[in-house]
Amino acid sequence: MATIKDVAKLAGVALSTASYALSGDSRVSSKTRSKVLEAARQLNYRKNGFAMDLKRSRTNTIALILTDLSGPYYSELIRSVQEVALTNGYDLIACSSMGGRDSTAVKFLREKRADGAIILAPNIRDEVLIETSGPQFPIVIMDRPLCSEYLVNVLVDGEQGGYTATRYLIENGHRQVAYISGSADSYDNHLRYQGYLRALAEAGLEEQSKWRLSGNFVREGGYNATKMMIMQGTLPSAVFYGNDEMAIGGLKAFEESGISVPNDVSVIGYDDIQLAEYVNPPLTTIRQPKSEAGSLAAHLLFQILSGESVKQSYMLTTEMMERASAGKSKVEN
Amino acid sequence: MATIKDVAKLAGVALSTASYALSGDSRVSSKTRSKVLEAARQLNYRKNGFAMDLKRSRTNTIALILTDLSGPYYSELIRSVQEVALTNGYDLIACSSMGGRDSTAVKFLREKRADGAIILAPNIRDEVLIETSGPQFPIVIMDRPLCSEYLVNVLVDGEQGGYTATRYLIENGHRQVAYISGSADSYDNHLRYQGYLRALAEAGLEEQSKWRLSGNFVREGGYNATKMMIMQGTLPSAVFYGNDEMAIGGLKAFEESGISVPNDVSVIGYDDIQLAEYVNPPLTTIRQPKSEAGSLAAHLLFQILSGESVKQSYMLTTEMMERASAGKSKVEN
DNA sequence: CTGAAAGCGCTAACAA
DNA sequence: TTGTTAGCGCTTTCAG
Repeated sequence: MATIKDVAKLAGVALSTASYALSGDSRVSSKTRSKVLEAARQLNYRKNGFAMDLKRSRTNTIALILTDLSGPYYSELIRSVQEVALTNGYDLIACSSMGGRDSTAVKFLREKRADGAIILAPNIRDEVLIETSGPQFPIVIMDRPLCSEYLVNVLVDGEQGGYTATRYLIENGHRQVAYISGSADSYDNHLRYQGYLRALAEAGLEEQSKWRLSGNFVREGGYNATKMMIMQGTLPSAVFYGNDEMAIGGLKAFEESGISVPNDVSVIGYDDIQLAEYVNPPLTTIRQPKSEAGSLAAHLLFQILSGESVKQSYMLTTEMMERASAGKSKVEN
Repeated sequence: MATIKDVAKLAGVALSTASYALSGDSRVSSKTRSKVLEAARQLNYRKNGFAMDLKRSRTNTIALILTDLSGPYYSELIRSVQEVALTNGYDLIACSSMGGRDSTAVKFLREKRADGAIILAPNIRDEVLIETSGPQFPIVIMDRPLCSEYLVNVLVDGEQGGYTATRYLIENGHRQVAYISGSADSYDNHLRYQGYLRALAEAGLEEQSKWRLSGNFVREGGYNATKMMIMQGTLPSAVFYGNDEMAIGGLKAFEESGISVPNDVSVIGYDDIQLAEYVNPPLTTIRQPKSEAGSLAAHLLFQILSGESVKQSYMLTTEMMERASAGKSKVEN
């Protein structure tokens, strides 16, 4: 691999001149510049990214840390982050936090292989985040509330969302509302569940343990939990699934058992994934402002990077998407 | 940020000793080692990744280049690549090729910020791939056939898949088979279409231009193309969609128009995305061996990296997933 | 076992 | 405008 030294030699100029010419500095004469460029072309010279990073101690890259590179992605969110990064002339790379303490993600953070990071990976420990963040390495956290000097929070109000969903069901006359929960250790799940409880309490309803099943946030889990509920004999009049994936699994289980949604039971999901409007019946759900959140997160990062000061925490709210899977309760109350 | 120099000074040893101790070299006494480790702890020392990369000119990372970080992902494929990378003790990072010649991906390739790459990004030009690949930087290409010394191909036989799908329809009595194509410049689309044509020709059927519409590989496109077909007045007896996304859009269009699938028209997709079995009716489709392909690609990369020689090109075959969206033709032939 | 010293390839202050 | 030079932080000979 040719180095800048070779280029300088071939072009017959000094190392620094070659460097300047190559990076388009205006103080080299255009004649010299073209000589250098030509030499570079001849040698098929490519600058070594690491040497540059080392020297400048800036990478012009931000990292997006995800639990699992293979999704299920918050694709809208990622898209908006990507757009903002591109607009600001930064590169965006994604890495996974799978693999525990030796994960690529943790290494990335510790070794500061980017100028900042956006975190969407609940399995990265708080301490790692607090330790690695700093004035030269701001971090935006989107998956938990966590405050520290160089950490900024961008969250979506899940408690509010859970409340809204449950409230909607109650207002439609449902008094038996099941909750199919996501992973027990998930902060998001916790929030949605709290919202559910609040709506229940407000309506003077009691939570029934038989109507709280776990689906682990996956389709299969929602399917199994629903099957189990069906086998139990009595059905609630409505079920609030902790996310759309589970709700879709639930829809399938109901269909297989000849139970009509929303005639026999109302279903509401959470997330408004793309798929939600395509399933049968189209899924009523809670939409999270994903693009807004992603774009806000990225903007914040760049603001911090450019020395502006920002609020420590931002909370966005959800929106109800009324479709066909939830209707009025048929039972007398 | 503390450097290894500071650590050495605090521990009262030479720079190199600190380096050895930190990287677990066996020639430092355990007493010295713990002294160094303690100093590092006190200073909250983190090694600088770039300096290491620069010195060793190896990153222990492979790059996965995707058209768009926000998917639609080949998540199974990515998952298997991820697993193999992890097993081999390598890090995997993903980056997007959005942004043309200045995309993060192209920069990554040119500046060799990884030890090798897997490409799933048709918008990266052949020349870039050929230029950047080399003995120290093998590339596995999964989105087009492209051969060169340090390029390896892992492809799925799309022509065969297109042929199989169409053939299946024809064997079920359909003689009017429409093809909803993906992006015109997509190599995958081209292949599937060729397979479609071959099956048609073999059955003595002619392609009809009114039954070849474009849906650009997206759901919305499939929906629109189908609407257009419906508006045309006469319907084909079956339609082969270039991918599942478009097929799902098509299903929605048929449903909205009160056209029953598969009673009035048979539908077949391509890809077998997760969603395929959840839509209504469950989608008959062509499954690509994504996990196998991903895992093969990653293995190949590591084999090349460790100096073994491999074949230049691998071709995997598809599999038919019979579900409910395609049935026997109702019309007399 | 330890320490001094030579770079990896590049940028940027400084000098000419 | 161009050239000289001093590192960025680390690994790794090579002598002690």
